Amino acid sequence: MTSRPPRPRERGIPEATVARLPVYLRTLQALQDRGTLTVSSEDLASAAGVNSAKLRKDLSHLGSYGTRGVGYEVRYLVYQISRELGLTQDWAVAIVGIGNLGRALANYGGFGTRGFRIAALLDADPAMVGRRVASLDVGHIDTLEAVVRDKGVSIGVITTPAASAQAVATRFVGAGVSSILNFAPVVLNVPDGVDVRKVDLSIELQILAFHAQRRNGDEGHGAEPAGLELT
Amino acid sequence: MTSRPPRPRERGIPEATVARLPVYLRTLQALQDRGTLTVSSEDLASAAGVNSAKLRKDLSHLGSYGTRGVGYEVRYLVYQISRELGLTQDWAVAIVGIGNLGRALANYGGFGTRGFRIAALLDADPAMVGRRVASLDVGHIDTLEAVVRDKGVSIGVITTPAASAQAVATRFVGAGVSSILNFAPVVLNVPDGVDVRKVDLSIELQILAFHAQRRNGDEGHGAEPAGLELT
DNA sequence: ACGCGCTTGTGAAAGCACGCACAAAGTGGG
DNA sequence: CCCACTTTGTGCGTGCTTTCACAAGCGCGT
Repeated sequence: MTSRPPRPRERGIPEATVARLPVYLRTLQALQDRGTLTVSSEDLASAAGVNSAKLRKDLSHLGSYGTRGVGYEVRYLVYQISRELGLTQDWAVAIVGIGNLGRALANYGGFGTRGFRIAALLDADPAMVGRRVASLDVGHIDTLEAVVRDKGVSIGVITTPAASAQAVATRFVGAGVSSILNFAPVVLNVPDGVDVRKVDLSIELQILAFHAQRRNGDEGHGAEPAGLELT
Repeated sequence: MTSRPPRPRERGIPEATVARLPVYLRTLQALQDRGTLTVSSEDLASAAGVNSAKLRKDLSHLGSYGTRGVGYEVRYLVYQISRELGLTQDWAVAIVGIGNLGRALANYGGFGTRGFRIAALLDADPAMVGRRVASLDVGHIDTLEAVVRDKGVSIGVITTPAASAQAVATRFVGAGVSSILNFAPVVLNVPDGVDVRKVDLSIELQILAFHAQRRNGDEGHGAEPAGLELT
């Protein structure tokens, strides 16, 4: 166990790198499906939409898996990135809030692509509980703790209205879930050690609007309607 | 024009700040709904989940809208951030790909919260075209250019399968749309000047998995099954 | 009118992230 | 066997982000 001189992967991969690894992985899998055996950093970077130096530096954090003069072996790299991301094991996911978005996620095939398995769907609405969505019976939110325990849920997805999100997050944490993906438009308050990532459609649109406005010269509407100070 | 000593807002708000402004805005609106009139950077920062110094620096990029010793006037700040983000004008959004996710977005009320209006839904499937979703008739993808022109669409949302996303993006760009929100799991190739933001559920899960694995000591499953080298 | 307490706005320092450019290392042809 | 060519891995400079710490400013009570 301590006999490997090159020290494969350091503890401490930059966050920015971690965020790009899934993109590389997906790109590599597309290449693999097309039968490509090896790929240069230049080609992979261009397919993944990043700078080639950045890609090489990112990969160097996992160890030296390339061959100078040749490139990277696609198959091997897919394996290494998968392992680094923890996709070689199975992750049980529970979705709370089976509204439009929750149902869309439950039915979204791409979820299970690698290692993720939807283990439970929960909702607070009695009218929804018991219905069958994506081959699963919707359970009641009150069973959250039991479901987390029995199904070994380690990732919680919140697709409830904003008002209920914090309560659900707190219950998830209490039940031992320390990875949460939040689609509700609220800032979740969780203890240290719990990892929350948010996906917020409205925020993305607002960022787009900001840049669009800037591109359009910003003017439009004659720079604030002088007098509308709102004091 | 050169007579203002304090120079209100510089052209060039850091990207990191822009990404946080929507969060501040939402937090402020919640405070406003609760009847709060003024708020200190400390309180607002804590509600928004950021460091108070960061919040003050962010707001300082829009100008000096606070009062020392008191804090920020909620109502005024809401207005200033809205204006900066371009939410005082109306943005027409077109959604292409009316599958589970597209329908969920179309029905998602929070969309129209501020300035965003869903102007059109398009799909390639003849069986979907003509159906009524969220009070709109689904149009055929072939009418994209006409719809963009006639409805004044300036933001395109792509919720198609990965295979079709690039083609849709290209058509959006050709039709003059230069803000795209992409939910399909592919890297879009667009010319300079076009702003693409991506929302990728699968990537978020993978990032969560990475951190979860790291928390769990990484071990689990006895460090790679020795012999599964894949060379 | 004055001073005290509170809060903003911002220099300055530390930490990250990015991308260039190049040495090191491998391949293949002659 | 050697040389020319390709491609990786990385040292280094640059710019952006975050955080600290504090002076300047404002309101209130006396």
